[in-house]
Amino acid sequence: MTDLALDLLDRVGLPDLSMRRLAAELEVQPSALYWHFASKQELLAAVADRILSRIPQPNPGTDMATVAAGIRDALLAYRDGAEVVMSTYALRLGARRAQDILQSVIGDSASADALFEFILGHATLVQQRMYAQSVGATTDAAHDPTADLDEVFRAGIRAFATVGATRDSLGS
Amino acid sequence: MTDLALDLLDRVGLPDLSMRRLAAELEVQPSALYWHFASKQELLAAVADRILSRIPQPNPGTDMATVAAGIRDALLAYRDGAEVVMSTYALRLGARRAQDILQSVIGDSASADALFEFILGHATLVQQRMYAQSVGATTDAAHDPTADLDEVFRAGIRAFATVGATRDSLGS
DNA sequence: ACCTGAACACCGTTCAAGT
DNA sequence: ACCTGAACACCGTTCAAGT
Repeated sequence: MTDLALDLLDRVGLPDLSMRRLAAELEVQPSALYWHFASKQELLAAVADRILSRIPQPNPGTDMATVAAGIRDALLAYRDGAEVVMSTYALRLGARRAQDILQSVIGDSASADALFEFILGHATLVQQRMYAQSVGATTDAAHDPTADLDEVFRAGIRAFATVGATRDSLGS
Repeated sequence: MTDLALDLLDRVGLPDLSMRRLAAELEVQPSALYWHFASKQELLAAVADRILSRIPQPNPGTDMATVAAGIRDALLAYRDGAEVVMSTYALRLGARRAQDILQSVIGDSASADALFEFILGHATLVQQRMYAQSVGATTDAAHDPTADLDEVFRAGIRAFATVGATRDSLGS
């Protein structure tokens, strides 16, 4: 049932992922969902866990940039995935998989959290922009999004690479 | 009218800031709002601009950490302010005040954008956690939020300080 | 144990019609 | 120019009642 919810999220996006629509997909009354989940928020927390489970387990020696990209890619793998994870991360529901992995590759726990917040913010904006593009609600239609988006991500990673202690790959 | 919307946002939060409620506050029918704004999104963009206008103009010589803290404080000044700014930033509506100021203090534009995304992500999480706290929807009730929150913010700023080129204040 | 039916208190948005 | 009235197509959640 969380599988179908994740599937529906990917197809219609978070704004259209309603309890009523999910119920219709399951050919069940909306109220039936409340036997399985106490609230929509709890349902979304289960979906967030599924999304985070896609983060690859790094073998020892993997550098920070690769780990960070793995987390970002997991968030981007499903439509509006970053926003779902963000809202449940805020409520401290859901798995702490991403933070634990980041902390294992960065020493400091505050820095690991900060890096996760950057990845989360970045991925959320990327996905919201994808939606804006699809409905044509953007100011400059002449501008392509995904072009310099990755450059911004890499600039953020470059910044956090300096606190990574263990290995460095910073020129300039 | 955007003033009242900002006021209402601060009082009830984004989830309860509805067009109908705003209309009631103005003692007007909901449909009346659509003469002034084409959609709720457009109304929120106007609110976001008001929020961003609170960012202090830095005099030349102000270091990056101070500028970043000024932006964060502007986002935190009104309830759910960060989320409102985030959603309009994604749609490329609203002012680019924050990014412009950051770019003037950091050289690189990609790094400035990355830093803004970190601040936005961080501030959004902080505010969502405040709400979670207020309704008691958090997992560990024994844990105080705002304590190590600022430490995470400072860890992020420390990372970006290294790309700031102009001036540095990094020990460790 | 799991689901239905019906209700409660809401949403954003449109559009003819009024002043 | 600015607003009302009424409607359309939705929401999340609760709760007695059914099987």
